[in-house]
Amino acid sequence: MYREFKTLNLPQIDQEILAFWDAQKIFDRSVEERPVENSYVFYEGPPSANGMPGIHHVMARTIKDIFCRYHTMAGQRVERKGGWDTHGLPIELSVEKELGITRDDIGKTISVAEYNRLCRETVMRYKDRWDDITRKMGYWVDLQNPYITYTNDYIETCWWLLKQLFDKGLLYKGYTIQPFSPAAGTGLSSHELNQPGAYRDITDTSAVAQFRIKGAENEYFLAWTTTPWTLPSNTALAVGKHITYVKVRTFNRYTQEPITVILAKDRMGAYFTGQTPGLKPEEVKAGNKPIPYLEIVEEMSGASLEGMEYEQLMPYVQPDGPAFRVLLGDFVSTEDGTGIVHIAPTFGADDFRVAKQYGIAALLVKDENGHPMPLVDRQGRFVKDVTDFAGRYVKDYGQEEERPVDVDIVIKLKEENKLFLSEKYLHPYPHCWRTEKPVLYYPLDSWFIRASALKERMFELNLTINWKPASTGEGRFGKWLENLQDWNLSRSRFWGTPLPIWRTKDGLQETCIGSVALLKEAIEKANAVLGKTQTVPEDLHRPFIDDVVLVSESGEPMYREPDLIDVWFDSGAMPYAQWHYPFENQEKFWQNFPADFIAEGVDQTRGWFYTLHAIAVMAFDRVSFKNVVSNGLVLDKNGVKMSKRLGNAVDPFETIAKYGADATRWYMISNAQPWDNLKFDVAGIEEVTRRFFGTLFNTYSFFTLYANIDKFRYAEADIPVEKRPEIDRWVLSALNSLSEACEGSYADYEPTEATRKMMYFVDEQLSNWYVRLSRRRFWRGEYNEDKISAYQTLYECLITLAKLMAPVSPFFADWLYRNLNEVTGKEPHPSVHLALMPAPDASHADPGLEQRMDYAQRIASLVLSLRKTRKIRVRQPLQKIMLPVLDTQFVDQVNEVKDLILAEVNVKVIEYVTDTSGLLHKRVKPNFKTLGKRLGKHMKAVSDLVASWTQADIQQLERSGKYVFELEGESFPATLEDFEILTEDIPGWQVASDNELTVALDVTLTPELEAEGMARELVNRIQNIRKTRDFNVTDQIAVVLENHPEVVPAVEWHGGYIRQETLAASLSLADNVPEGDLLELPNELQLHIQVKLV
RNA sequence: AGUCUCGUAGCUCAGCUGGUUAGAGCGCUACACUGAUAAUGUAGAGGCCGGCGGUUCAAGUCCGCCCGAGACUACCA
Repeated sequence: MYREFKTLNLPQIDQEILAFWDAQKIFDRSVEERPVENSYVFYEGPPSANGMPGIHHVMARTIKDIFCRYHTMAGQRVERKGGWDTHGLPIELSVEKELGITRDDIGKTISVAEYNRLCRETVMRYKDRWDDITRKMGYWVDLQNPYITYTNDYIETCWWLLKQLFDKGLLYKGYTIQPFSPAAGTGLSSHELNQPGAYRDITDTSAVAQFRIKGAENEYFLAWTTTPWTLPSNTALAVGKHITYVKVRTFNRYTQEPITVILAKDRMGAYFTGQTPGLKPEEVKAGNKPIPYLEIVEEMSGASLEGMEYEQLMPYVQPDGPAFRVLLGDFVSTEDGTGIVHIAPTFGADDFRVAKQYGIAALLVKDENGHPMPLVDRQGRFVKDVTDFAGRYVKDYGQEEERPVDVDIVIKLKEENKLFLSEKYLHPYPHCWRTEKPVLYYPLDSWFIRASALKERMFELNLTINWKPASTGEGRFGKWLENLQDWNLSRSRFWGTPLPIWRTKDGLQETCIGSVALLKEAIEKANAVLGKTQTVPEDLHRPFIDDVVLVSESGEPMYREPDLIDVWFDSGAMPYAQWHYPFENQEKFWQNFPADFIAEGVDQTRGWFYTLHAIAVMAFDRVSFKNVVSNGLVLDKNGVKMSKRLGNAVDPFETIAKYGADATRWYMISNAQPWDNLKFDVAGIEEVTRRFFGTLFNTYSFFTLYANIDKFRYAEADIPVEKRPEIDRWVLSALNSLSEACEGSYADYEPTEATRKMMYFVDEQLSNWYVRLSRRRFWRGEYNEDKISAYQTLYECLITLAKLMAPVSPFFADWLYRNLNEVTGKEPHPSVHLALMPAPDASHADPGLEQRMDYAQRIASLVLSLRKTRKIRVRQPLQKIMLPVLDTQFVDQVNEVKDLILAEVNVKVIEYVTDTSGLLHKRVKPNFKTLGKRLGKHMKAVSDLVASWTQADIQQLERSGKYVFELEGESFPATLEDFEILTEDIPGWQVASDNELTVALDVTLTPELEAEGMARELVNRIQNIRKTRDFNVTDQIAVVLENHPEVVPAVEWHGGYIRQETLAASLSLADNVPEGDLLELPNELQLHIQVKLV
């Protein structure tokens, strides 16, 4: 017996199947039963178990799961080693938050060892929840042997990779400008800067300063800044190569002194009103915003300004090298400011870069230890060398002062005739999310990977990667690679992979340690030379690794560079480190490199996708993945990003518990392409449940209801397809087309297409056509070949669907598969996930059949529509329909499906109309596609002409099969191909049409037809009674019907039919039916009827 | 600010290389069906295809600009 169920309960199916998978170790088997030689490599991007899983994780993991399952079913071995991302700032921050400490406390109120111990504990905090969601959503990944980034083995591989890069000269220490929070005394990561609310609008005092040109009288460059406090650190000005500059004579608005200034021509309008010959100094006032000018003296290109020198604006500190020159910078624009950019290499990333490129010095002083430092200290205060402002904070850090230092700087410039203009300026400025104080961009020492050296190669290799969607690979990722900057590896943090570089105090000698063995060797050497007793720490993390002192070639002690490496390096190292390559598993590694497939959110484009790619290219000159799917975000149903703060985050546990994993997965995949953002709405899950799973479940229930009665166990040999009825062959053909299409979609990483095709098949083809038309074959008559054919056919549809849908909805698919296979034992596999995808069977494909069934569906639909408009119920038989013949095969095609159509629409005969004598009213349209190319601009005239043709013209065209357009002296011959001729109407008939198909319905009712209609009504009513009385499908009955002239012909002529349909042993008419039910029949006829079991 | 995606019916989405009545499902309304029935069928209402301009005989589709949403990147002075 097939299992029968009253209602569909997806969550219960989840439970049942999960228990089955566990008990039978189906996941393990699905891997082990596939040959090692034919493997499909998948890399799991490690999540951090430090946060709770969200619904977006279900999305991302569904995509991963689909293709892994698909390739398993395609016969490949798909190992999926899980992993955990365990290092990094978010973990540190959550520990700090819980302890109520800041970074400064670490090493003071809490030891680094203790702090890291807490990080290690915290990092797996939600592991249970993750394991739980992984299981419940049906994501198959190996969580028994995951890689964990904090283990010594993992760190060792990272070290080995760093050593590879180090040996290739790709690691260097540099000085860069990074976000820095003076209030918190720490550098900030871009992650922190991107916290919500980090950028806030603040009002700054902006200044346009005058930089006096060397060797000229009263000539100045104008440069704008929103940070006047950086002006004492100015050492250069940048102009745009292709920008046009002008030299303008005017007066200083504050001092009224005559000046000549240089600025971008495009920016004139922002500062000047118009030329005023004979302008007097007193006409230029401080209150004027744009001011008049005397004349434009000269025009020049930015390129011609390159190399010009100017006098230092605020000479507190002298540069140690060339400075105060004009440079070319590609970042210079004329959107605001003056088109000349003030460069302070210590406080701007662009500034730093362009200054370095030109060999321009930065302004630095020595700190108490003799180390160079910028003119602002780490607390955000001017150093003593900036005498006028020494000790003043450069931004608002809560200090009490009369005026911000920016204002005092502006005043000083004004007094010295160095200020052209000062204004308040409102702009977004980043703030430290913890202290809420402004961030400074500050020079810090960092280690870098010279990624830019390999960017062409990375770009080239990227072209070989199949990106889904392609635009992310070409656009976002490609562009990123084109403009690649060096990778800042350093993190001044505690919980992470330590940088394995040791240096002498003077920094002249350094070594990179690429393995624990090398470390041991180096330690032994150092112990010998330095007389120490160090050993390799048991834990490679800080602080233990910091204690290790090595020795240089020349015998000097070397100390570890205190930085950690960027956690993204950890994740990018995962292909190697998950196997502890090259220290172990060499063969395993090479079998699993590169990945065939990875998938993550599109936000990982410059995260994990990049680090994987970069490390593989730099260390191996290879790609690390061949196919990548980057999915979009999961938004709430209003398109708003989900967040805890807004309370619109969807709890995946609740969702899955309520709707089941399959409906959730199916909804997410079918609703939108994975790379489009998904507006997550549970109403969509309900719809999928009803429309797809519900329909399929109903189909299964229908099958089991009758298969159990008939004891169909698929024991009979397959009935050859060519011996099966038309409708069976049709659905098998459609099923075969579906298999092919789904396989193509899966292979092409297009899961949405696959699901939509399956939905169409289940709803439109299987349920609403095949089953609807075949119903009687299941419940009527003998267990004969036709019936067996129906069972075999429906069975094949169901089991094939189970396979096709298995990657997306693994639970329901397995449930369906097992319910079927349990009885028939046709398949050797206990689970659908161990089965192979159905091989497309060309012998099932029959395009001609699919076309004529399409005709049948559309003709039936048209007839039903006609009945509807004439209010003639379907039970009332009608005599005939007429079909205008479309082409030579049309009659043959329709005849093949004639019986289906007639049965479906309850009509006796089909007549074909082929004459062109005028019975049919036709319409003609030009074929724009074929004619447009030839006619070009005449197309419109032709369109008008054709529209004006009469029926006679159309007949003429049909008879001759050609037409010649004469247009402006040119002849354009056209054939029938160049026209679309449609039957529009058959005068005197009820006509409906759908594209090329036209149907006419004869609505004449004869007494015979009416009697037959009445007979069917009676059958229907009696069936209802049977049903309400809960009679068995096989119970015989006796029927007595109240006599009435309207029912007499029905009973007389069709009594046998009525009895047969209703299993009535007797049917009689009586003038009085005392204990009967009251029947409501057409024409408001009410009669009594008595139905009894016999 | 830059780069990239997206914008089609009330909602979620199709619309292939440009071709002339712009589609589906859901929702809504009405009717029908009642041996799959908390299903199903038929019909109806509902669209300046985000806006403007361009290319073309022809634009939802190609190009440019703008507006709106989102992501990523970013101290543009």
